[in-house]
Amino acid sequence: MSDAPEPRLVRATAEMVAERANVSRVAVSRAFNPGASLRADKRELILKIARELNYFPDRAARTLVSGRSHLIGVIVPDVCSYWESQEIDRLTTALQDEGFATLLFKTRTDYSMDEQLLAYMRGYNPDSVIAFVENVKPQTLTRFLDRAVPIYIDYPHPGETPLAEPGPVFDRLNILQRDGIEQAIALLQGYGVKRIAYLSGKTKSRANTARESMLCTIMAERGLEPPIRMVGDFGYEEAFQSTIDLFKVFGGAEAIFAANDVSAFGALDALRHELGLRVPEDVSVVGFDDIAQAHWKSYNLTTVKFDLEARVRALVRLILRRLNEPDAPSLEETLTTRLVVRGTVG
Amino acid sequence: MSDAPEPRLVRATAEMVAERANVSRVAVSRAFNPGASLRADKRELILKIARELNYFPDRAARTLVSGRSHLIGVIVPDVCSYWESQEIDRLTTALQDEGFATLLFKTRTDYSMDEQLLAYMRGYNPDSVIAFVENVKPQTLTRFLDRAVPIYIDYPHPGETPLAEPGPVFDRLNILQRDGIEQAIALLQGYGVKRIAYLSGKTKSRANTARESMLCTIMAERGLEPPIRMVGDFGYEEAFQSTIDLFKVFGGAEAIFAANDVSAFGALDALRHELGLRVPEDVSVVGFDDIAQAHWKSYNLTTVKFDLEARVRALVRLILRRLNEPDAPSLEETLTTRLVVRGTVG
DNA sequence: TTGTATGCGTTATCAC
DNA sequence: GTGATAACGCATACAA
Repeated sequence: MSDAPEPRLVRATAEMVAERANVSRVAVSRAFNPGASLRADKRELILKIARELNYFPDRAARTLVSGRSHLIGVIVPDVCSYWESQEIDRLTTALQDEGFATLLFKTRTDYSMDEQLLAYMRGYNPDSVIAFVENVKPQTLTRFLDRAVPIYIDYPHPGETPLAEPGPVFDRLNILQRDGIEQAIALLQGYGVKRIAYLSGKTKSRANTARESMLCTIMAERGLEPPIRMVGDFGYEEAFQSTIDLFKVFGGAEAIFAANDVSAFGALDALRHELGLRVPEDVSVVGFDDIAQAHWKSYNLTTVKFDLEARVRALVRLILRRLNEPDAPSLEETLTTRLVVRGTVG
Repeated sequence: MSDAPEPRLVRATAEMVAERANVSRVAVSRAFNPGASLRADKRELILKIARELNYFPDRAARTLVSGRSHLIGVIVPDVCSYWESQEIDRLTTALQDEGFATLLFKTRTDYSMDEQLLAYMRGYNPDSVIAFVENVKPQTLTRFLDRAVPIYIDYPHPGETPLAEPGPVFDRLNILQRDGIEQAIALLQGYGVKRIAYLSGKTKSRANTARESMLCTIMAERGLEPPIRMVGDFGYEEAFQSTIDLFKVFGGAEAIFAANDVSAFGALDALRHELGLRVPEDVSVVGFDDIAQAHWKSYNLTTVKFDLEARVRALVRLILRRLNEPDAPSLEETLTTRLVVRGTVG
């Protein structure tokens, strides 16, 4: 019986596996590359010995020679923002299943995608980069990426000129916001609501501007006055204060359409706990995103939903297609939105 | 004027920089390694040319030869769990400032830290690994890591034998839960509360068992009956249901001590919206973590706080110390907790 | 199907 | 302080 601490495992190399299996180093390499041709029994033997020796091909060496890092860069301004954390969660799982890992980078909170960060990130050789920060120009990304093609999340608005053509190639995930927003407005109209306020997100964010302009378009189409504009930044606190201002200073509204769910929560809490108003009897509230808290009993929020799983699948599809055809022209995927009706409109 | 799309940047290598600067390849390498000796003006020239050529040392090559990947593996069961997303957020920022990047891995939701994941992760050569999954044995981690030394988050309980000595070296972040829990119980007692329920987290989680046993110890010390045990899993839904059961089937309680804030929210919503009880007039509620939502008006939760910033600093300190002395014996950092008093006890 | 030779871009080791 | 040379661990082209 030995009570000496088990020694740290030495790093097994392909060479050591080859020796034990009586094959060449190259055979080991092939055993780990499903595409390579190798006799089945030989591959099996090699993999068995590899397991025994706790051998796993070194990604760094592999990256160096193949130009593929199997790293997907994900740039976010705020991981704890619930919507983003959900997306990161699902995305990481999906990528892991495909043999990739998520490499996380944080931008400063002022949403400035500084060049220092990009240069820094680039050193890791990500195979692809997804920027959740929706107001960074894809050109900026492209400048710093040599192999990788960035994925840009856009909210196209019919009539607007599409961004940045011609120019460097980048792939695109289009989110069509019309359906969900239109359904929400129709529902509000169905309950006789006329005076609607838009609780804004960060003003420079493309998600926000796209959301607002689509809202205005649809309200005009349906014969409504333009929405009252409330300042906001996608956060709870600002929404809370802004809602109080709306009712104490600016005459209130019959409904608040928030730029995201978290803002909607802030508005709800201000209405109920600070202004003594009832939701939905006195004021209706609609959110955007359908994050998990939206169905908690305290909120039970009616909200415009992105299908997260579909979104992640689309992202993964874009990544895989681009990896297969590095020189293909711009790829696109398109998703829609829809309204989830709960208890804050009525 | 040329309207041809700007060509994709070619990848600059150290060699190209060296050529332009009339120095050797090695000098370029030295220019990027602050420790290396190089004439100041020479270094400056090299860095200037590097910027012009958009050159940045390739991490893969660097990793291969230096054995340092500048990648920190972070393993989580659930990114969207709010506490964890906050920690990932802060940690990523802190690591970025030190020249590291966060490599994210997800375990399956059953908390099983399967060997497949570890082998997979190991291939990326992380310089360090932080496992937030608190019930994975550090030995398991160590088995798959050759260079990296894992960091294990523990909740030591006086009287318990410390885990896993002797054995492979791993570093440790100790969270002392006593202070915060004791303050919470004292506060409840101050309001005359006697019948207390513990809303459990995932039963196998070390965070949960440590929390529960500490709670029992302190309640016994202070002359209270052992807490009523409610099933839970750190989640909202389960807490909601469990609270209803407590009052409809098991006779209720004067206070609920939840294993984390999200459970506490579930309990609060059940009490107020399903059972028609008032908080804190009829029932008091205490949480654990102090996540951002805890001070939202709908909840305004009294909760036991971890200092997140301190925790992240401690983790980064552990990582840097270990990197400086790879063969040092086990390192430790210790943190405490305290009660944040808001509106759910009284 | 298999093995040999070569190269990926960098840092470490040694000279000078 | 500086430069030549040798690794680092693997995948690929090519020849067998």
